[in-house]
Amino acid sequence: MIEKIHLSILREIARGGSLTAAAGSLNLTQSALSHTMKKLERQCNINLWLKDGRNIRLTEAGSYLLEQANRLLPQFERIDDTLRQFADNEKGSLGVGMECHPCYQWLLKVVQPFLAQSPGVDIDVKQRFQFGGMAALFNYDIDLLITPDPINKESIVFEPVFPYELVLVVSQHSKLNGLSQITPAQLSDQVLLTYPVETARLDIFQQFLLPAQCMPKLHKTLEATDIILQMVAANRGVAAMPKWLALEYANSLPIHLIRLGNSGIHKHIYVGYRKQEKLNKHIQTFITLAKSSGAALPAEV
Amino acid sequence: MIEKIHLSILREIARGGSLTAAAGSLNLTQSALSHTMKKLERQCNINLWLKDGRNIRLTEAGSYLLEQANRLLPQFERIDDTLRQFADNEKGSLGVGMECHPCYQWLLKVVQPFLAQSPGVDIDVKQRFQFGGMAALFNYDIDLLITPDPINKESIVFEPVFPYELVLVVSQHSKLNGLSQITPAQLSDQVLLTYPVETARLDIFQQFLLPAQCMPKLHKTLEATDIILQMVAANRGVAAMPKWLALEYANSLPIHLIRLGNSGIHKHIYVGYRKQEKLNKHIQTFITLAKSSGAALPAEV
DNA sequence: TCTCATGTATGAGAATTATTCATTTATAAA
DNA sequence: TTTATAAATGAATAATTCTCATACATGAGA
Repeated sequence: MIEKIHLSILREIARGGSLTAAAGSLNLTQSALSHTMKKLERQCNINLWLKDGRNIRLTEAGSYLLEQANRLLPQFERIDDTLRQFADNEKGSLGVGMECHPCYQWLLKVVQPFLAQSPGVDIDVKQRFQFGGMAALFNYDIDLLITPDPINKESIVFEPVFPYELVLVVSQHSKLNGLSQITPAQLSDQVLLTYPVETARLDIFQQFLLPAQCMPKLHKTLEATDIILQMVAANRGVAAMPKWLALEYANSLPIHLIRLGNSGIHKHIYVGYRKQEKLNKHIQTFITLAKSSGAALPAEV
Repeated sequence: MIEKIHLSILREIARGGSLTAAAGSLNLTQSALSHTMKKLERQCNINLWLKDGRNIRLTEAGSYLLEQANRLLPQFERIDDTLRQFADNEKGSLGVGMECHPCYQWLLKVVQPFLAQSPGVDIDVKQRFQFGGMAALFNYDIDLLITPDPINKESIVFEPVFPYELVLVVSQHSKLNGLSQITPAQLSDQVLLTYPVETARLDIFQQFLLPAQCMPKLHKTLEATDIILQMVAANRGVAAMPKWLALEYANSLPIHLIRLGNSGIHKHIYVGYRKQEKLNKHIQTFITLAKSSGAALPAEV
């Protein structure tokens, strides 16, 4: 069976013109190469070269093998290089899972500096999970889970990345415009716009409406943050979202932000990862960037 | 440095799901594989897999290497196959050189059965040589030389392949039509058509005209046999060529064949090859086919 | 929670393979 | 011829790979 060494020897013979020269560049003796190749010739029952005077003339089989050597050996060399990159932690990929709809825009602010800082590392973002984000993390479908709702589990670590306040966004043409805070009952005649996830995962329901046993007049769901805010601006409904996110649009759209209840709903974004990967350089880099990203977000109008 | 064995082990792990299974299919022990891979991991300072319970979970570097294994190993297997074909003499190529213009049509009759008999062997025909056919044979530009004029040389063997008679071809409208033989002097008022090679290599000159110190009225050269014979048929000149070749056209063109001199000019086609390749199966196959091809040629009108 | 079964890691010694050294053979050049 | 250069080869040695025995880790089942 052909081995890498056979290809290497053949390539060096072609480069140097003789076995002796090849032996020099491979740091072996002429004898070693001769033995190695003769053994192959015996095993395969072929001649790779004929002696033409004191030179070597490749046979057809030999020329064929040389071609293959020139094709395959560079590939091995590339593999060695790439492996070195893995060793230096310059190479890799990070699967990021998102269980937090509005966080997408924030994620972009983290991904950008990450990619700049780690040129060899690719980031892949997943937003849909058959069995939920935790399962995806567990099954190695993703390496990081971004969520506002961490679940306490032995083998998964969650780190809070930044705090935010959930606020109500209304149109400046709404009768609610100008309010500084709001009660659940005041939403009873409003159309509530949310992302299309189960109510159980919407804090506006869990922490605000349901405890007060209130419901909005209508509940509509929309995929895109931009569209939700366009709808709000057009006074077609109200929406609850992170304050920092609403603030990003506050200058360009006629919207007004209102605190939910007396003291507001305060949450954290968490990043979760498998405990055993605590030392993974890419994961820690990501988390560091994520934490510092909070400072870059708009704080007030 | 990555070796083939590392790729093989990784591929078998992926196939069998465990080191132990891989060891089985590679006819080695689990211990051997573990040692081999650990050594690579130490050399490269990478982890290729992590133990996940009692299973193996490839790291990114490991997955990368597995991809490469699935890509490269089949190529090695193809090389092994091809080498086996070379060993079985099923694979190769034969460079055939031609120093005999009219032989081209005969060559086709040999090449066809050869290609059918040796499906893995390619034939390449060359007709122009910078330093002559012998030099080409010597320099391994070709493996076989087909010529009517063998040169006695130590390292080249020539074998006669079939005998032929050189005849004069004239138009049925020529005043020479009907003659059964001809003298050199009778060509003095004729236009002689030949292939464009030096007169020294034209037997009609060397063996017929020059010994009698005669010359044709005019000497014109043409590349193609078909055109020469069309010209002859139109009574625009006469030509000397192998009798068997002229006979191939005798039914379709108004031509007449005349013996040169009393007893005719008798020649042989020779096939030459390098002495050291006496045992080359393809060369011997070719020569056998060449010899038997003589029988298939037209003998008389 | 304690076996039992299964799978990987590892050290030491055995087995195998690769490499070198010393020669031989062949050939081109001086 | 002689000399120099290059490949092939046999025997001895060096290096490596592989196996054996065993430790370690984990999941399943009593």
